[in-house]
Amino acid sequence: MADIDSGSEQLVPRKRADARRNEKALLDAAAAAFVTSGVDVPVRNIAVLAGVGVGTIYRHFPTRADLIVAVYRHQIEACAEAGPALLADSDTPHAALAQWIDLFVDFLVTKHGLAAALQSDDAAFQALHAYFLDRLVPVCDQLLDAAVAADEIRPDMDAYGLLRGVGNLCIGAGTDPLYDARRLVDLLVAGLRVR
Amino acid sequence: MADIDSGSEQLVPRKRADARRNEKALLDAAAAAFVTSGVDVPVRNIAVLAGVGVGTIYRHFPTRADLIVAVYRHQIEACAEAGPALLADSDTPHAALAQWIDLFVDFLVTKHGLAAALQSDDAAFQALHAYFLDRLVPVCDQLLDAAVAADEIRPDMDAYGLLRGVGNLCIGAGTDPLYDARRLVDLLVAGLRVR
DNA sequence: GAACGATACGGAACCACGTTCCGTTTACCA
DNA sequence: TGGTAAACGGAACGTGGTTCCGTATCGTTC
Repeated sequence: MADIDSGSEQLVPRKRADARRNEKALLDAAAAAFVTSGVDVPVRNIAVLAGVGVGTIYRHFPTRADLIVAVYRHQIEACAEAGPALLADSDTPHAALAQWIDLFVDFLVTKHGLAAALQSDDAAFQALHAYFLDRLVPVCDQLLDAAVAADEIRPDMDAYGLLRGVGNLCIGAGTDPLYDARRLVDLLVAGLRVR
Repeated sequence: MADIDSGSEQLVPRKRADARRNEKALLDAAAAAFVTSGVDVPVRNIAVLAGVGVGTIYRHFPTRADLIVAVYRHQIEACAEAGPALLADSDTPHAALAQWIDLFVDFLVTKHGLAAALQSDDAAFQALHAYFLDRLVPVCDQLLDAAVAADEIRPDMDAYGLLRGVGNLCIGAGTDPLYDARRLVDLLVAGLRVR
């Protein structure tokens, strides 16, 4: 639970005070910029907002993905941890799956441009892709397995494909009021049910 | 059916021979470049391939969307025209809808980057967006209506949302062999059914 | 508290790409 | 065959990502 290097670790040499200060400033600035301009906001804007040079951004966060992951890490962790909890609390595994996917959708649709970044094949986003998958695919897998075991859904859906599909459906959800990503995701999840 | 200005129209003054030659060269070059590098291929590459200057591209096709539409117009038209035909030939309206959506997916997944461009909110792609919607939403609407009338699907799905959803699901289908867009689209269409 | 080495900083510079603009060339017509 | 409108080419500009290195700052040691 303790973050690496946040307390008084001695194995990893402590970072300089200005470096820690700048990292914090960058995270705050990026979080704010992502809200107002989306995760595609120009690097220079974040630098100005944080009061640092662009070089400092690249030193702390070599790719845009690293910065995005750092900003949203807590929320992604929370989403991942909610999976087992929902499974324990819900009436049926399928209900838990549906609720968990709702959480995921809630997260994505409120982060302007994040869903698109998640699916981008741009090398700058590879780490983002990897982090999401590493963290969420196992959780989704667990929920799917439980629902399959309860004979609620068809057994031929993989967690990776489902998550990518849901992520894809969330693209553009924040900008186009006529596009209801949530409804489509519900339809998709409904399509999973055995009939 | 006759293209504007393709034959010997007299109302619109005939374009110069070099202009027509270059437009043809550009269409061919763009089609080839789209296949090898996706619809995001740099404008300069297309210009080199066509043996023209970049200015010539912008003169003929002011936005990238115009070029993409010009390249794929025939296929989009064919897809649109297939809708009523399928409705007439299929056993049930839902079958026709599923087959038509399959056609649409076939088209999208084979055009590297097109699905992503379709959903992009970049101004350069607005005309693309508009053309697809203008041409395909009415067709999809007709298929949906027929299926609703036959009590095969729930009545609360709009053609616009469905098409955007299907388009979204096709993003990245060409690059990631682990991602099966077709299966997800099938699931979505299955989710439409009344139960 | 001064001096020194390591660490980190800033932002100019470079590259890639979209887009514009204008001097030059070319096609068409009289 | 000359004149003119149409079209061309590509240099130039704006934007944004990324790198690099001279400079500033931190933390430690004496």
